[in-house]
Amino acid sequence: MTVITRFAPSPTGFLHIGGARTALFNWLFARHHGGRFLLRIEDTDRQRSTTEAIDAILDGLRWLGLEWDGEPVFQSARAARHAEVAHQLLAEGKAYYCYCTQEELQAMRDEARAAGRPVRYDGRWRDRDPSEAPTDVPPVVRVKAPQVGETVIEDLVQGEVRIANEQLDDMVLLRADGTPTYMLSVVVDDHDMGITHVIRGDDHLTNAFRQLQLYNAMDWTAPIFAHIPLIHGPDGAKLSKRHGALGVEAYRDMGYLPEALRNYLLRLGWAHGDEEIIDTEQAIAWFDLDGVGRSPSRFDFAKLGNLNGHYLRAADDARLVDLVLPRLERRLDGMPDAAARTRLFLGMPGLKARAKTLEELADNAVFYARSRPLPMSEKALDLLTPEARARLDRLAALLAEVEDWTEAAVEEKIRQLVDAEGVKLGQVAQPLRAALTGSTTSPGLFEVMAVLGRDETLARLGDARRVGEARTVN
RNA sequence: GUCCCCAUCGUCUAGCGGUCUAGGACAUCGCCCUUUCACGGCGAAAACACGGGUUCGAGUCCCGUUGGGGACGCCA
Repeated sequence: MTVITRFAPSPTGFLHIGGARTALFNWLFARHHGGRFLLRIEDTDRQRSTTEAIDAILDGLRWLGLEWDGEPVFQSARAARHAEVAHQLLAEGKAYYCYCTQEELQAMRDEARAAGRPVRYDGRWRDRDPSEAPTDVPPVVRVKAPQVGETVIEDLVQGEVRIANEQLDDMVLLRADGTPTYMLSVVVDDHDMGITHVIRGDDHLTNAFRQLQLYNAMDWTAPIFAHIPLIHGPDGAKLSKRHGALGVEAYRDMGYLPEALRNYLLRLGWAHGDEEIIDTEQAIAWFDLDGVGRSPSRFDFAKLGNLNGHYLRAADDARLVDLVLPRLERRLDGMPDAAARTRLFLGMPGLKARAKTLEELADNAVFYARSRPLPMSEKALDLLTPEARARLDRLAALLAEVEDWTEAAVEEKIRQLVDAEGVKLGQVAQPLRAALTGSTTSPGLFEVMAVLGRDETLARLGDARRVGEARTVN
C-alpha cells in the first residue's frame, strides 16, 4: 500500500508554526515511506478564505522546502460531490432533514449545560414524520449517528481512544443553503483522494470519532489517524500571536534558515534517541510516528537560535551573501557594490561564526559594505585616544611597507610593532578594530585586514585618525 | 458543565520493569582557549507532580487526586 498523506490548511490566515509542523510531519512520513504528500486547501468558508492567505500558505510551504505532490485540491470546487454523498445517505435513510431553528438549538444547548448534561443536539427530527415539517424553515441534513455503544479509534500517536456514542450527536452534513459542512467535506475528500494516513493536530481528535461514523455510514475504509500534540507558547497557554504563532514568513524575516526551522520543528514532539542535529535527509530516513510524543511542547526561541547558528555556520558562503544582501540594502543607502560583495564573500567565514540569525549576520557585516568614512560607535571612539592614534600612525607606516598583503604578512607587522613598543597585542588590536570596523567587536582582525585589502585598510586608518582628532578637539 | 488527551531538569527530550546514585541538547553559572565578540573544549547547578496499588523490584504497569491542554457550531 502506498502511503498518501495530506496537509489541509484553511486559508483564513498565514501558515502558522503549528501548521508548519503538521505539514512537516506529513511530508516526512510520506517521504520516509516512499509515498505521496498532497495539499488540500479547505476554503469552504468563503467569507473567511482569502487568496492572499492561500498564497501565504503556498509560499510558506515552498520556503520551508515542503513540496507537495500534484496540484493542490481546492475543497470549494468539490461542493457538488460532497452534497451528492449527503443525498446518497439521505436516500439510504442514514441521514435526515432537520428543521430546528438557530434559536431552538441555542435553547437546547443552554438547557443541557444548565442541567449538566452533554451539550448535544437531541435528535428531535431524527424519526419525525416528514409531514410535520414546517414550510417556512429551510432544513439542514443531519447524519443518523449511532446512539448506543461506543466508537473506537486506533490512533498511531494517541493509542486506542474510545468514546461512548451518546457523547456524539447527529452532526450537520449540509447547511440550510445546501452547502456542505467541514465534517462532510473532509471525509469525502480524504476518501476520494485516497488518503491513507491522516496526521493532524490533536485538536481534531474528537472530530475523528464523528468522521469515523461517517466512513462507516458510507461503508468506506477509514484512513489511519495520528493526532499529534499541539505546540504551546512559552507560558504553556495556547500559542497566540504574541508568542510565536507567527507565520513562517515572519521566521524567514527574522533571519532563520528553513533547514534550521525544519530541524527545530522536527524535535518539537519527536525524538530519535539523543539526536539533536538532524538534517533533512537524515530526518526522512529516521522519521516515523512511533517517535512522536503525546504531550504538548512549548516554543523556545533560544533553542531555535542555537540551531540556526549551527546551520548558518554550515551554510555555503555564496548563499549567505545572497541572503544577507537585501538586509544590508535596508541598512545602507542602497545595494552594496561589487567590491563590497567580494569582501562579504571573503569575510563570510569569520562573519557566520558569530551570528545566530541572518539579521545578526547583516548587523555584523555592514562594516564590510559601508563606504568611507565609517560611522563610529561611542565605544569605538573611546578607544581612539591620542596615544592609540599615534600608535596607529606608526602601524600604518609599517603596513605601508607590506608588498604581499596576506593575513600572515599583516600579522607579522602588528606583532613587530607590539614587540617594539612593549605593549600587549590588545592595546594595538582594539584601537585598530575600532578604526577598521567602527565597532569594538568583529571577526579576527588579521582576517578583516586581509579581506579589506591594503588600500582600504590604510584609508580607514587615516579616517580614524581624523575622526579621533575631531573628537578630541570637541 | 460533559467528554477526550497529557504530566521526567527553566525549555525540548532519552527512558519502552531491574543496566537510573535518571542520559543528551538549549538556556544559566564557572574555568580554559583568545586581539574583541563569537565558535570550540572542560565542569557545575538543575527533573521522574502527589497518593494509593500490582510486582522480588516502578520514572517505566493500574487506579485516584491535583495541575495543564483540547473538543463540545448550519467555523475549519
